[in-house]
Amino acid sequence: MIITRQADYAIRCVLFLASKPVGIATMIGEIADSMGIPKSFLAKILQRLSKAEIVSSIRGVRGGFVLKRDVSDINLLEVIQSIDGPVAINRCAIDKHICGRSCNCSVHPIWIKLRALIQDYLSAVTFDKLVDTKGSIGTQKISLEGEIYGQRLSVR
Amino acid sequence: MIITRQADYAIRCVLFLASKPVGIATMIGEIADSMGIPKSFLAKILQRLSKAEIVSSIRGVRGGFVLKRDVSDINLLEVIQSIDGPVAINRCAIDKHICGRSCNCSVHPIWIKLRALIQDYLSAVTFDKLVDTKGSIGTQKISLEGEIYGQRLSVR
DNA sequence: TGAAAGAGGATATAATTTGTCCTGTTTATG
DNA sequence: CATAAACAGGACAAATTATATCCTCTTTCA
Repeated sequence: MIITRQADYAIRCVLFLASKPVGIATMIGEIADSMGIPKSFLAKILQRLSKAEIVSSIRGVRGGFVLKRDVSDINLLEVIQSIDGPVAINRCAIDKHICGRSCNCSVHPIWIKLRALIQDYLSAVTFDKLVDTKGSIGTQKISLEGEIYGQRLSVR
Repeated sequence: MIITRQADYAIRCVLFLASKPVGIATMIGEIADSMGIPKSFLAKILQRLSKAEIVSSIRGVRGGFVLKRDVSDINLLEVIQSIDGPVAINRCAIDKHICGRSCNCSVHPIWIKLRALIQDYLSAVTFDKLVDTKGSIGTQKISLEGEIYGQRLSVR
């Protein structure tokens, strides 16, 4: 599982904030209630999004969260990585030293390439491609995105 | 993490059996010792590989395991899936019902496509491309394989 | 018939993920 | 300036998953 539930929450959270008027801070409670995420769990997630400079936090009375950047400048990969750390296929794709056999393991290059493949795909999906498509799965916008890698990659 | 340690063991195990002369059964103990895998854990893994018809088991005295098919007819995806079940990016990519929001979730198609991408990549890697490359990471054979998806996917 | 070898269920251990709680800090506002 | 609202962050608890072990059963060769 590449994407944990935490990362999934984070993505929905960014999506939710993206739907709010610019400049208006939204409180944790409101996001949590709307998206069905445990409030104190979401607080942790927002802390990480904040450290990754994806959202800005406003403390004190009338505080909350806002997106720190334009939706077109936030992509799925960074949101996921801000929560889960490096996206990985397996341990040795991140750190060679974990697997002592890496240096003479013929499978290792496969993991490296697959990882790059996934990262490229996810980093190409910016949030402007995700907002405003409610109820319309498989819009041209998204389909186009999928075609980066050609027809073979269509959904089976 | 797409690939668990179990699946990693399974891959090495297939690789090990591929290096053995055809028709000679290898005992669990020998594989386990050679590859540094706990013996009784490996037994479970081999059971699954056997159910997936990737290896054949021979019971009784002088029993053991042999590959059931030619290495060119075994690919990474099926070995991984025989152990870990369906390769997944997240839960909703496997089962829509897990995530109630799927039907109006704009991210869902992304997971579906990424999953297909990964499956296509892994199923294209057959074991004939993995054997006989010891100590030569990045042979032309493997590099070629990676180029299915073009230059952008080179290792970063 | 006995020993070698895999089959498979039950159970234990460890790691990770998910979630909660509590105290501290910041800040608008009366 | 006091207070209440809101986030920050550490510690901890619960649940889930992954890893590993053990024991008994069945198969099969010699």
